[in-house]
Amino acid sequence: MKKELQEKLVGFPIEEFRHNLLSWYKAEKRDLPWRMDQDPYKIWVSEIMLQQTRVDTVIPYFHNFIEKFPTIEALATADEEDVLKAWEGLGYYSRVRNLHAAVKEVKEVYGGIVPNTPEEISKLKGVGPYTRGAILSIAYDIPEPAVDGNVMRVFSRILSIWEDIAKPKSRKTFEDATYELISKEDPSSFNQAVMELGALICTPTSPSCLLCPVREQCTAFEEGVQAELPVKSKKKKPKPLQMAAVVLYDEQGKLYIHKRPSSGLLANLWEYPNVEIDADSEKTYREQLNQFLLEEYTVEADLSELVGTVEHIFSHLIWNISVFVGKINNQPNKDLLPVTLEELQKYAFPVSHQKIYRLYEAEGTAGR
DNA sequence: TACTCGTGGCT
DNA sequence: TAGCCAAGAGT
Repeated sequence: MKKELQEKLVGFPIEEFRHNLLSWYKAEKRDLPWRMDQDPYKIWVSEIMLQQTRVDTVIPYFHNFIEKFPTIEALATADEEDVLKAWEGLGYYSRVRNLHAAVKEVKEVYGGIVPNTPEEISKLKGVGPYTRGAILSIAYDIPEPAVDGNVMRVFSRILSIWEDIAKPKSRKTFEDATYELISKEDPSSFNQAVMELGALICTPTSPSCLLCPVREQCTAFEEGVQAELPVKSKKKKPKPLQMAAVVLYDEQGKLYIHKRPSSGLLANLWEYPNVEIDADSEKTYREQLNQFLLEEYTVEADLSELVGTVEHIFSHLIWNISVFVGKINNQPNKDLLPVTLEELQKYAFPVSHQKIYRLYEAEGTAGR
């Protein structure tokens, strides 16, 4: 442990902090669906869904996912297409691909029981230091730190830690702090209580210090610097990218969709044919799209005029998509799958391509 | 380490 | 409104 942290912990009222925090948590904790029991599988699923994702967003996905895949066995034997569909719209899709693979491993290697040692659980795909600690503490009552953004924010204020929480190496400081402060009697409630406090009281902007159960133990509040903490360096702006996409249809009213590669952005999701536009080219967007369709899919199509644009903002990218529709005149190659509108419902699309479909729908009702 | 990897809500 | 933010992990 770093010397600065050790010094901060000397004389810190640990017992009062724990007691006040846990009493508050027991009285005020939210009634969340993954808090109904201590099923390690359900806690695992919830922790993966909650990564970089708000509680209110996760709740309906969690209900649906557990209904469709109630057990390790059910998820392990499910089709990847169905699993991805249950994640559609949640984002960070590698989470569910890794979860699916890890659940299969738990079934095969651990007899369907989620392992309860740091070493074994860390080997599972998609389980990093936070999720490891969360499962061990919440499902198995083992006093391990589960350091997420909430924990770093809360402890940076409680202990006046001025390290940049955006830097990966500062995580260790907060893990060290947690080892010292965590309740050995109820590590599950302790870890959840710190996160709950971060979500409800010790919020990023304008924390509700007057309602805080550990205000008396908070060194940042004592010094009036709670608004200056945590220190967090800024991330860079997303880079804009010009795209063109087309919803292709044929005489039978089938649509033509493409499965994205198994790695990278939106891996394994389906999409409407699209290409990055060269803004410096002499060719129009429509001409560039036509050329791409021919070269990539051997498609000859009558493209419409522009039917609309879709903007979609990722963490690191902005897609500006010009959308066309097109009647297909020949048989495309195997990289393009013809589907009926009913079949379309089985495939998972990123939100950006759901928006593209809506433009096609609107265009259809308008004229075609 | 720094970058990739989604989405929607909030200020 | 433009940025910021949310129970992070993989590479």
